[in-house]
Amino acid sequence: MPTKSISTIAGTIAEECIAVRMRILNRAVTRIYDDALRPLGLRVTQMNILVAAGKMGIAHPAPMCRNLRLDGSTLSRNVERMKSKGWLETVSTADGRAQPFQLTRQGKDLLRSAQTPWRRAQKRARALLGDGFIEVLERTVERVRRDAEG
Amino acid sequence: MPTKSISTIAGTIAEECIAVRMRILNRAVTRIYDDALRPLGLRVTQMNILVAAGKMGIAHPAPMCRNLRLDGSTLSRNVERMKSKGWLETVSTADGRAQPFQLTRQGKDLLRSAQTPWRRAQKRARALLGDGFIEVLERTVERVRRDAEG
DNA sequence: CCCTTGTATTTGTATATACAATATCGAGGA
DNA sequence: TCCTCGATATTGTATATACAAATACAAGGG
Repeated sequence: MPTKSISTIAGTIAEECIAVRMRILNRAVTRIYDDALRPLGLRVTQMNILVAAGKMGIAHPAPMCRNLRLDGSTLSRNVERMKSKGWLETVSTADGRAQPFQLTRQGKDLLRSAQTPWRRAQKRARALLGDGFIEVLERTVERVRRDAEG
Repeated sequence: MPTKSISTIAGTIAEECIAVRMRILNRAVTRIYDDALRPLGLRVTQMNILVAAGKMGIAHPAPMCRNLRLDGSTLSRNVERMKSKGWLETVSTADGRAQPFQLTRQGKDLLRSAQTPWRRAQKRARALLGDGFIEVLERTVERVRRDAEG
């Protein structure tokens, strides 16, 4: 007979695991935003790319990935889908390695119309998670971003 | 000229959006656990299913989905993959709608050997996120689970 | 000028995830 | 008994995600 039973091991992990909890909240929050944005045919992931690009003007994949802790191949495919929907377009550049992109007119209009559903989702998320969580979340992301640089 | 420029709108959302932040942390945390478990050919999602099943003895998909806020179709496919790897097996039952499952011997062994890498991942995650975050995270998941019932 | 090395991006492959639609079955009523 | 209703699970389809490998290119050293 082993020292600990399977149900004891499982119980410990279930009670303490940080990843399970992160992922439960992530699914719950993602659902809130996707629901709110669905009438626009837009998902929260895609909205985030619109936002990042809109803030930068001309967006370069590599720094955006570092900032969002997102794999390059993931961004590549997301941008591909968004280009085919007419929301993003490639920008010509001197450096042949780079593939910078920017919002199209249609992409800008979409981002504008996303404001209202986004605000609704923010309210619902805040109500679900509580103010305390939101506050710590912000500080923690700062921290993780600093960690990424160092 | 519209009231707000695109870069202003994008800036506001980028600074305030709860979902972007949740998702950044989720990716970072998932990566930590997947890295730690990779030598076992196991992912954190799959470990969570092993854990949930190991705790329950005989696992029923529907309550597990409610508990984890996971779509039924997602669990169905994850379980399918894990059955084909020999970690899970179907349990026979009277109710023809149900498809309860349990850990195989191999699944139990795998869960046992996951303990050590899991603990390493826990340490790294705690170091990355900070104790304050972990504490609030736990309370918040309790809260979300209560919300799911009501 | 060529070669090597490092960076940026894309492709191949696999998993995770969800919504909509379907299939299956149990339970209760007429 | 049969029929509808509700619950459970699976399938069809699309997106999101990452690792590994390949590709494309720039920059610097002989």
